[in-house]
Amino acid sequence: MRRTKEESEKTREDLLNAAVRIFSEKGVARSTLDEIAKAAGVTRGAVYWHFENKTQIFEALHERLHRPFVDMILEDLEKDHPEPMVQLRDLCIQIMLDLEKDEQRQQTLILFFMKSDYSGDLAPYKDKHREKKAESMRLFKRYIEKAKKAGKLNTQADPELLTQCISCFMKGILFEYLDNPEGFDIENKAPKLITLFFSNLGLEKG
Amino acid sequence: MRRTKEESEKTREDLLNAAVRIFSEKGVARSTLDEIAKAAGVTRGAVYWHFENKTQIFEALHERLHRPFVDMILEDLEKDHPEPMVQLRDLCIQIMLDLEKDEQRQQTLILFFMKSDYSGDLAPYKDKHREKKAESMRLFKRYIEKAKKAGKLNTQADPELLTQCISCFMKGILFEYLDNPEGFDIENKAPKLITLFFSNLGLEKG
DNA sequence: ATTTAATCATACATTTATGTATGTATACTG
DNA sequence: CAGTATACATACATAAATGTATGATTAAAT
Repeated sequence: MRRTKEESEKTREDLLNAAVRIFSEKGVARSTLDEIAKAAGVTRGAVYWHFENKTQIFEALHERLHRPFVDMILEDLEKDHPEPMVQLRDLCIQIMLDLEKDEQRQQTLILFFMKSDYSGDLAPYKDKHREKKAESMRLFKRYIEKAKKAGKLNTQADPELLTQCISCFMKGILFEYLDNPEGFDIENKAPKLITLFFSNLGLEKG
Repeated sequence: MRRTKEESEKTREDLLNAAVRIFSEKGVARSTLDEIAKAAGVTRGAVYWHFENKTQIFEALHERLHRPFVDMILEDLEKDHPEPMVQLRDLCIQIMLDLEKDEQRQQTLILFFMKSDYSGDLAPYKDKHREKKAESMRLFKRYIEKAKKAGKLNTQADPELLTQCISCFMKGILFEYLDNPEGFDIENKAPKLITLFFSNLGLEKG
C-alpha cells in the first residue's frame, strides 16, 4: 500500500484535521487514536507511522494554530496607522469576526483552551505554549507603545498594564464565545463589546 | 469497619477534598478513583459507597463551589451603596483578592475551567453548569440596573452589554491568573486591572 | 527489471481503570 | 444483647486503549 509522497502528505493532513475535530469534541484525554484514524479513513498503523503518539499530534496542531496568527499581527504592525489604538481595536474585532467563519480554527482554540488539561504527557507543553502566548502578547504591546510614542495615549498610561488588560478581555470574550458559539452572537456582539472596552481606555489625556 | 456517622461524613469530605486536588492536578479524565481514594486514605470501596462514580464526585464539587459564591453576591446586593458601579468594581476586586488566599477555591476553579472537558460522562453537566453561571451573571446585572436607576450611568448604556463586558473581563483575568498563579501577581494587579477597566465604563453622562 | 524501502494494515501482548461482587467488622436498634 | 444494616476493604471479571511486531503492497531508486 505504499502511496505516493503527495498521498502520504494528504494522509497526514487528514489525520490532523480529524484530530482537531475529535479532540475538540471529546477532549484530548478521552480521544482514541483509533477514532482519529477511522475519522481520517485509515487505521492506527497510519497514525503511528506519521506520529510518535497522541502527544505529538497535539503538538503539531498547536504549531498549525499559532504560526498564522503571529504572521497576521506582524503584517498588520507593518502598516503605518495614524491611531495605533484604533488599529489595535479594529484588529481585535477582526480577529473575532474572522474566527466566526473559520470553524477549524474555532475547534482548534476550543481544543487548546478547554479540552486539554496539560497534565500527564501534555504537561511538558504547558510552558512551551504559554511562551508562545506571551510572544503574541508582546506583539499587542507594540501597538500600545506605538500609540504612546505618537502621543495618542495618556502620559501616565502603563503599556504593560494596558496590554494585560486587553489580553484578559480578549481571552474572556474568546472563552464566552467558544463555550457556546450558537448562543453568543459574535458577529453582532464582538464589535460592540470591544468598542465599549476600548472607549476611554487610557485614550484621553489625563 | 462500620464507622460512626461523623466519621463517615468526614470520609466523604476527605474524598471531595482529595478529588479537588487530584482533579485540578491531573484533569478529571486522567484522574483515577484509586488515586483519589488513596489520597483520602481509603480504598475505592469507600468511593463507591459514597458516590456512584467519578462523575458524581465532579458534580458534588461544582455544587460546593457555586453556592457560597452566589450567597456572597446576594448578601452584597442587599447593601445600599451610593455608587453601585463602584460597589460592583470593589466586589470584583474583592473576589480576586479572596481567591488568592483560598487555595482550595483556586484548585476548584482550575478544575472546572481548565481540567474538565465536559465530554463523555461529563457532557450532561455542561448546560447545567452554564445555567449556574448565567445565574451569577444576572446577579452582576442587578448592580448595573441599580446604577442606571440611580442615574449614575450613561443613559444610553446597555446593562446587558455592560454585564457581558464585565463578565468577559473577569473570566479573562481568572484564566490568566489560574493559568499561572505564581507568575500573575494578583494581589497587586487585580485592583489595578479592574480599576482601569471600570474607569469611565459607561459612567459619565453622554 | 530487480531491489529496496516507504506507507500503511493487521494481529497480538500488555497495561490500566472500571464496576461489581463479596467479605468483614462494628455502630446502632429494638 | 442479639440482629441488622452500615461503612468500608478486598478480590475478580471485563473492557478498552496503547505500543509493538509483523505482514503486505507498491512507488521509487538503481
